[in-house]
Amino acid sequence: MMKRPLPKRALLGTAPEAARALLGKLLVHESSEGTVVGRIVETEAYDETDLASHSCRGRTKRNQVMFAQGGVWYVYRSYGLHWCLNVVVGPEDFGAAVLLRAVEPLSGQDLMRARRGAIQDRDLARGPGRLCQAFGVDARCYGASALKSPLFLAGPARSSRPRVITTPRIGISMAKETLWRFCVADSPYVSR
DNA sequence: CAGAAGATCATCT
DNA sequence: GATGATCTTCTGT
Repeated sequence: MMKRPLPKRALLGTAPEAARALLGKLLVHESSEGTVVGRIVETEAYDETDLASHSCRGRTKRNQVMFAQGGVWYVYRSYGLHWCLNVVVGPEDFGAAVLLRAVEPLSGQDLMRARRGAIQDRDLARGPGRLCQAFGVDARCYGASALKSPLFLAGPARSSRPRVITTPRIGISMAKETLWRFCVADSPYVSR
């Protein structure tokens, strides 16, 4: 499969811009266990103006990498059990990131299944916690480059311009009508 | 220092 | 639709 590196400029805009731009792109992890590839079909935008973002109250030990310039991974543990994978976006000192919520498995399904259990392709990486399990993502990825490291983003083999659906956040941010979730329309691999 | 909440998921009814 | 697993971070005293 042909893989173009993702241009860094795709990660230097706002979180909603980056979240939309990442749909249809590839997530690749090359590890000693093998290589897995997926097409990103669902993302979520966060930044420090958003009360639901980890960066909304300044830097902490956990979120410090969110304040780096776009292009590195922010990994955190969710509910004490799952890992969640984010791409840091935007300029340095502005805490913003895009959560990768679901990918369509393209390659390495056997390895994903070995990590996830014997389940159908649709469920291998549908949801942020499952995605990390299928891709072997954990705290070791924290702060690593999202463009040049074993875990990286790439352009699709064939230019794709997926139809995108955006969902406003319910609750707090709805007042300012922030766009929140982005997914590829009609993909059976979105988390819901 | 105690307590609550949380960018989730699998399992059960 | 409800519940429990499990742990880091933040808040209040």
